[in-house]
Amino acid sequence: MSHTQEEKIFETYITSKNLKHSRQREKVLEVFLSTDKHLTVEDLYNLIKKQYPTIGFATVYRTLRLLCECGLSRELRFEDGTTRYEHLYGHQHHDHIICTKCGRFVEVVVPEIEYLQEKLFEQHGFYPQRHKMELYGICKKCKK
Amino acid sequence: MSHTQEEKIFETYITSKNLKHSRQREKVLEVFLSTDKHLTVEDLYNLIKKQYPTIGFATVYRTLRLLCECGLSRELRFEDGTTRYEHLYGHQHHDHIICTKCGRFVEVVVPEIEYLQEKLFEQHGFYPQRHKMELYGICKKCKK
DNA sequence: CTTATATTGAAAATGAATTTCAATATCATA
DNA sequence: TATGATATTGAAATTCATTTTCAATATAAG
Repeated sequence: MSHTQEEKIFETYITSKNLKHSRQREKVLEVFLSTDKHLTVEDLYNLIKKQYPTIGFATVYRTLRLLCECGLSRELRFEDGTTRYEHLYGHQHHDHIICTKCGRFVEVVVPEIEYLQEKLFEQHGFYPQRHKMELYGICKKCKK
Repeated sequence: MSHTQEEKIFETYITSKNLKHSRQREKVLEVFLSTDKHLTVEDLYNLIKKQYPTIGFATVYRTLRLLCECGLSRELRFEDGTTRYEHLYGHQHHDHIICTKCGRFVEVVVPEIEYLQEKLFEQHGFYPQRHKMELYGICKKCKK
């Protein structure tokens, strides 16, 4: 799968901020996009190292921050305290059902809930920005 | 306001685990219940210090863990990375609308959403445990 | 090619949370 | 109420994720 769209978005963001293109940033984006899991920084760092052994931890952190800023990534803080990243481009907004035993997750969207959330914002006089919904339970496999 | 109910729950939990009652634990619970804000451990530590200057940081952490275990407190991990605690006893389950500017929050319950969440668990074959919904926006005051 | 400036990786620093440890408090029971 | 087993305490040390610092290097514009 090619990621030219995402690369373009990143590139544009970099340029708009008077930052510079670099081989490392390119690689971080490439590897980040190549998986569909929710990665911790360490997960991503280890994956990138296989292809780019000299990459530094700090660079991965710094690049992920940029990816969040330009809307290609979202930071997720889970109940267990871990922070994970998922890519956003081409994904519509969604929430998560997460297995508390094995960590498996499903992405879900329920327009009805989205609508009720909008109404809630309105009722309480809030200008809506974003929201988060996480359902924790035990998945079919782990229940057995 | 007296907190005899909560004290009883805590006491019962302590005893059931073969732990011991202590002046410090009593104080942590008392001060924790005396506010309705979402407190960080540091907030709570500073409040308790006024009444019990020798209290240790670790004791507050340890006691908060116990309070979560026995269901009197809930740990909330917010988007900005802070971890806060709210008391649960006498509060029904609820979600939050949070102002991203001033931090003000409103507790909300929408039975319709709760119902849809239950259905989601079911549809995906999950045994439901708990869930979290946080709506982030800008409140009326901050919008002006 | 030159120059100004951003980026890099390593190491140090930070900050929240947890653990260690010796002194002390609690509590069951003798 | 005295004893002794065991849990708790506060301070300090430790851990772990994340951020910052810094000197060397890479980038990109002129």
